Amino acid sequence: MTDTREQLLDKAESLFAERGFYGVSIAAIATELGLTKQALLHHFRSKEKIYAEVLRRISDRFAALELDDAEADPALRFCSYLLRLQASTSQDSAQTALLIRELLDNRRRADTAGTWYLKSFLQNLVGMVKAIPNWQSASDAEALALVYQMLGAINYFSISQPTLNGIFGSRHYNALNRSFTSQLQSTILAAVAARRA
Amino acid sequence: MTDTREQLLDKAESLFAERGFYGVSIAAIATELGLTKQALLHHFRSKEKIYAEVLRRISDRFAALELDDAEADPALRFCSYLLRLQASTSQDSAQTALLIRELLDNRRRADTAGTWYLKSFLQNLVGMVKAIPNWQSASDAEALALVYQMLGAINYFSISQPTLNGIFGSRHYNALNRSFTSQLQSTILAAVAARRA
DNA sequence: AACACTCCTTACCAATCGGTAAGTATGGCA
DNA sequence: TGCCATACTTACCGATTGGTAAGGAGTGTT
Repeated sequence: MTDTREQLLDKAESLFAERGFYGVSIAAIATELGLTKQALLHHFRSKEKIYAEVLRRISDRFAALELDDAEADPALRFCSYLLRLQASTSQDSAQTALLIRELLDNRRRADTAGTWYLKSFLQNLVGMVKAIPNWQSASDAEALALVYQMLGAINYFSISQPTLNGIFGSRHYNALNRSFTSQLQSTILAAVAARRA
Repeated sequence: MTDTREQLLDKAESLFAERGFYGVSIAAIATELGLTKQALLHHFRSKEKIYAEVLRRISDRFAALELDDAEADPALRFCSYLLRLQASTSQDSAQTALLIRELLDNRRRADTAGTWYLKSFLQNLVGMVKAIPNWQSASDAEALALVYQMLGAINYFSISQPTLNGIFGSRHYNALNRSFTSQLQSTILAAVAARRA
């Protein structure tokens, strides 16, 4: 059954996100589904292979986030895309956590296979920025700097959720969470508009 | 010699930042300094203890970042503080990496001891925002949302350095790095000014 | 009936994990 | 000289790590 395979990947994804690659044993993944680790090694040759497969699934999922063609204004289209990214990011926080772990780890792994999707994703966003009238004179580096700041704002907040909850309590965190999206919209539009053509 | 102790902490900090808590063995830390792991266990009772000590040192270092009293305008003071944070963050990327790992891990560890410093740090920044005229009507949550977006922009970029270098090459990365600070300044000032009083 | 394939098991492996116990070498102090 | 820390060592511990080998149960296929 390919069902077991998918279950293993789902469980592996959530555990890798929660504890990191070294914090999870293949036995832990398998036993949580009532299997032995050899069942896992039957489906995937090694721990590295299953991790790579988890990453590949996420890459695919990421690439599926399409832009909003209904929006004609390039600035609003950029903003709309980021807000939808923020929505999906806060919804699937495990995925975000895993990607940031990968960002932290791949300097050692020197694994470009895990980041190939990132380049086109970023280039896509840079293209959206440079479609905005007052950004047409910007260099790729300048546009990418803006893009990366917005991505950082979104992703950093996502992985901080449990910590902020612990620090301020759920009441204050919920208030923060409500404010975050509208403030993000304001920040994006202001940062985009700030550039002189 | 207390020198050895400090050397152990330095090495532990860089290794924990690079590989994470579970990715580093106490033997690995010690042998990199030409010692045995029992030398390490002589100075620190356990692996957890040395990790806690590493975190404590970083907290102290963080708290030492003072605000710029020379700057009278509250908005510029906020901006100046964040730009200096960005400078020190990009300088000591290992420290940033370790803090973000902690952000990812402490949901499981449920360790408030490691994040106590963060609360006063954030409150301090919220205070700086609310000192800005058109932000005086803002709630704590709204101010914190802005603060957190800027922190995210800074920290996310810091940990992405090796990945971005791998994706775009050092030439393009250096151009990005040069653009980042000025764009950050622009983003901060624009986001601050965007709010209507 | 024989074979092959998928799925999963028990049994086992060397290596490594964090940590304990006991001892040694050095140096200051009485 | 004797004594006691400090700083470190070798030797060992049980548990766990990722991974291999071999086999069993079930399901077709021929």
